[in-house]
Amino acid sequence: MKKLTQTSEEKILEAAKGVFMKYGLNGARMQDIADIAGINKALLHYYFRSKDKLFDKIFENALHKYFESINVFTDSTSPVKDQIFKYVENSIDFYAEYPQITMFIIKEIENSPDLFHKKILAIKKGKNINMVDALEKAITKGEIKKIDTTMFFINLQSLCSYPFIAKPIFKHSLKANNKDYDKDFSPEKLKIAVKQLVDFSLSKK
Amino acid sequence: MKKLTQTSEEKILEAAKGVFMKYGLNGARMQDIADIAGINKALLHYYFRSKDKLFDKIFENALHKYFESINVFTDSTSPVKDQIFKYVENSIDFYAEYPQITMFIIKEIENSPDLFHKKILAIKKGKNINMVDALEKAITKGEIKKIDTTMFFINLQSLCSYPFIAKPIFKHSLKANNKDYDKDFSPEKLKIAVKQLVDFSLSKK
DNA sequence: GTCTATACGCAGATAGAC
DNA sequence: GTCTATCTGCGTATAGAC
Repeated sequence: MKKLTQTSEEKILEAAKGVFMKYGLNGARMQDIADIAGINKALLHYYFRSKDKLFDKIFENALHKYFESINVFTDSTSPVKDQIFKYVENSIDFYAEYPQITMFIIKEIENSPDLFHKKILAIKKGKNINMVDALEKAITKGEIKKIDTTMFFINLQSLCSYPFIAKPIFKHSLKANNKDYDKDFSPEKLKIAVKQLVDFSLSKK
Repeated sequence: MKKLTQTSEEKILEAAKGVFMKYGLNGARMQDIADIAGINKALLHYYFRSKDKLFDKIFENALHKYFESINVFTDSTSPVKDQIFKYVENSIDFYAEYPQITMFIIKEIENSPDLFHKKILAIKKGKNINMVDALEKAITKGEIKKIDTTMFFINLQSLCSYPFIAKPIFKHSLKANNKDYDKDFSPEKLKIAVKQLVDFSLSKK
């Protein structure tokens, strides 16, 4: 899948993605990115002008992918539970590739909530129908149990996102039980477990 | 509850806790801590020598509190489900006070896993019995459903910890539905929701 | 103990040769 | 486009007066 000859720009983007994902905006070092890309520090600035601009590029790419993957509430004919299942699968796949994206977003929102809001709008272009709306419609129709949609949304997000963020913690604390995170945990197992909880939460008795 | 006259050292610790919790180790600025504490930057170094040392103090205090609060698997006579309920309540209370602790721990582990491991051992002093062990014992006794204990542990942790980490995200995305995180979410509501999921996950059929 | 002034180093950014 | 050398600013840390 990976091209044999990458341009410097591509090498930088790939390296930057890795370093930013690992250390965050503040923790990342331009020197590290340059080293991994196998080019000079000055070249980073030649292509992207500043650290912030480079970060933005990575970030925007990731957000595009993300909103693409969770845009699953469009078909109003299929059962909402199936749509949620799809949402679970897609977002877990996404988080497996971008484990740090959540932390990025949090930092971005804290730095400048208005700017972030604008970015999101530009990416979504109004095409996304969101989960809470879809759930409330389904409740009105009597399709699912009458639940607290906000709480459901928060819990679902927690289940899908946190295991990737907190991998180091889990690795560490599972070791005390002679368990191995990489062996005992997999995105596929997580999908099954989460879908089971979703099913319990939405199904009418 | 707060003392009327705090020593400079106490003022620094309180300010540092806030700033570190908000910005993390890298993002935090000694100047900010000094400003909030209402003292001079040089005093920080007078009392704590370096930024890292100051951070360690805050961190260790928090970890002590944490392990104290989740040390609930000691009484082997009470049902494990009740112990888990207690665990849920205590850790949610803790995360409400230290929303950033999880990110701290992740960074610490990544920086130096061995050092972190030593710190933890010193704090726990072996007195903690952990959740996974307690669960597996309960399964053997036939007290609860036969579950994947690792997955259960990860999911429970996700549900309790993530809502506090991701507060900015939830605030932002709930606004699209004219919902207000601070109104719709509360630690108490979370406790109830999580305990319900625990009950479902552990109860035999 | 607390301050002001200053040293020092690191990391981001630029100049300029090739 | 790519490099080496250099500048600059910021943030931690120290010296030294009071």
